[in-house]
Amino acid sequence: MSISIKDVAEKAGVSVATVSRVLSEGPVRADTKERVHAAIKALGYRPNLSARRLRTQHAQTIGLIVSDIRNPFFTAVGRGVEDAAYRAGMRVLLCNTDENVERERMYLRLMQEERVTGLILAPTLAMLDQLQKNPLQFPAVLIDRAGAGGLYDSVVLDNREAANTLVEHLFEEGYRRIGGVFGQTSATGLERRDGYCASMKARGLTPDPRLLPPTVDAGEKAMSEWLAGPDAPEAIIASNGLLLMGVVKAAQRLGRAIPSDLAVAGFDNEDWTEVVGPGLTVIEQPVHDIGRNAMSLLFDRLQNPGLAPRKVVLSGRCIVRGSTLASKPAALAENRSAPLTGAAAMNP
Amino acid sequence: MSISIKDVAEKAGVSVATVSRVLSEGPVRADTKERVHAAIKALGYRPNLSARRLRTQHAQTIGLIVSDIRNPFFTAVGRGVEDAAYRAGMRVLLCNTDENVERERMYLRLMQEERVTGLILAPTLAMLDQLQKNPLQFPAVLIDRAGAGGLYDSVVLDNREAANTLVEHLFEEGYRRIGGVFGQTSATGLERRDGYCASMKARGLTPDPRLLPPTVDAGEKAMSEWLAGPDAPEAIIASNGLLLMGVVKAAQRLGRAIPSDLAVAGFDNEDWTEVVGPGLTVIEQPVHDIGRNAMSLLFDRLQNPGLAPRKVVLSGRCIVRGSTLASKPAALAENRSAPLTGAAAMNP
DNA sequence: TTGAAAGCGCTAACAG
DNA sequence: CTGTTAGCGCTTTCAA
Repeated sequence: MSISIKDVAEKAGVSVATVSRVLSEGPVRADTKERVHAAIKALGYRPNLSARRLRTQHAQTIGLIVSDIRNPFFTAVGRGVEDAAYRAGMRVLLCNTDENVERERMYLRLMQEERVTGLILAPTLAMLDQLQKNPLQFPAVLIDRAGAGGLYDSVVLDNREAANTLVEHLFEEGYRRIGGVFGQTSATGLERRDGYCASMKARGLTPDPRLLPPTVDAGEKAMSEWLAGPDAPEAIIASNGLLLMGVVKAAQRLGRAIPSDLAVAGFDNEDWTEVVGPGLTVIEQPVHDIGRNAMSLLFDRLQNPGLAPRKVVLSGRCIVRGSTLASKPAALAENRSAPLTGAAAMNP
Repeated sequence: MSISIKDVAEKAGVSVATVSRVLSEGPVRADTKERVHAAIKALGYRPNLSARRLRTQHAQTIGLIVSDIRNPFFTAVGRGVEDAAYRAGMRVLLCNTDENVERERMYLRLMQEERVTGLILAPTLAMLDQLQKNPLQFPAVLIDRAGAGGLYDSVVLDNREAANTLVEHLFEEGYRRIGGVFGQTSATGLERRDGYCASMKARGLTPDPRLLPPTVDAGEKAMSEWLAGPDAPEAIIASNGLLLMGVVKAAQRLGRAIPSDLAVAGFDNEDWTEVVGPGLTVIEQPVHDIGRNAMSLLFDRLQNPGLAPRKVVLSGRCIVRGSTLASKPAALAENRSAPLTGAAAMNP
């Protein structure tokens, strides 16, 4: 049993109501306030949030459910959400589903039981479907993976356009047999695949997309087999940081040089993409904006529940590095201070 | 106002106590139970956790405070903690302090207010000090950074020994001017520095340690200046993954080849350390064991609060890769399927 | 400016 | 097996 407001009231010789008023900065005479503060300090009192939430019916809590916290994209978004939440006096309940629908369902139930004020969610494909059929009981904003669904507010990247940018770039560099590996558990993966396929066809090329579990291992395994086979591509697009890492590992394992044997481009401008080999060409997402936008959509809805669902579509930025520059002088590489030197520097 | 146990009771034609018993799998007649379940389903009832926690005085919550969730070490530990917690029917409150003592203090206060069952904590140096003076009100296990303190249970790496292993390895490879960059905000950083210094002196070498904020940028900046100056080392040890990344970036920026111009070794076997350049030599931490051990120490203490504090010291594993193998044939590299091919493959 | 008292949703005696 | 009831710690009328 821990120290309660009652103990403080006793010690200060006032009623619990007065202590409560002191805590909430209500109208209390200065000397009374002082006595109460003294008692609080002496006893080391801390309010019990469960009791407060029960009484006020206000959890002051934002739920954040992401698929994989190892993905720097989600750590950045999470940080943005957390900052905005704390500025508004709310706490954040962060949950990690690992792309597992069972865990996702469990966490959604938890959010319900915590009576969260609002939810920010990057759903799996399967969950996205369920969300349309069984709408959530509280305000929610979908991030990264919204699909077509118009039921919820959402903040997403223009995935089709970003995939098209990558294909276009590779095409201009002279690549034709361009393959792609895409995460199979998210709407985002599918959208990037669709954008890739459309862009390939528009250029008279044959798309060769592969849907995979979004993990390093799955990417490495699939690419190893692909590269060893007869239909090995000369360039590859990976739909997220984990698959991109898998592609690089597979290329190394099979002794394929990047970009001369295999050009590589992908999504997510993670730190390591800059230092590996000649640097990897990637689409950088406006992670900070995504988190910030998600929170403002959420707060808007909390203030005005009747609002029609809004979808915010942001654009990625293509950062060209050496991994896609086989045919041109390295000097053309943008956003890279010393592309060739950097690459050469890594060699014994 | 949401659906409560009272609504369910009404709908099912029973008392709230009976509903409560159904929820906790208490003794209830089969047909009554069925009626209650039907009512729960029909109403979409979900128990209110705040109320339950208030009543039972049992938060069923483990707090987890880490310094930086971007650090794969902490994501892995976090995952281990979460798994163990859920097996025990507890939830996890994950907080990220970003090495900021203010945030750390705030979260500690939050834990208190949430009345958490127990806490797992990777404290900053400053906090570690305070924890000795003002002991926490609830069971806590320190991970990664325990210092000397004997007040709490802890799970740590043998940091001195690990640093020594790295120095020894570099020494055997023929390096003599070995520098080191260490995180200044954690006991762990300091211990690794001490281990490094001791090991250098034992070999008659002059240690040259630099304490830095544990970030990529700080590492890159410090190393850039260091490498450009007259006292540039021929080998460098980085005390964590972020500083290691900074070192690699600085080397690239200045056109220093790894390992011929600069040998590099560090801590944390992150995915990217395997694919960058010739591969980086690192100390791999038993991340899974750390999380698991922390949770069992915590559960032990919950069952038996009188226990004397225990300290579990685990050993790291040295994974040798090309970044420290200047003088020997690459074939000697362990744990690497195709070291030279892999490295060569990255070059245009 | 302060206190008394009701009640948020739930569990756990206790009684039947 | 089931219902009645008290009370967890807090906020918030309503009176004084």
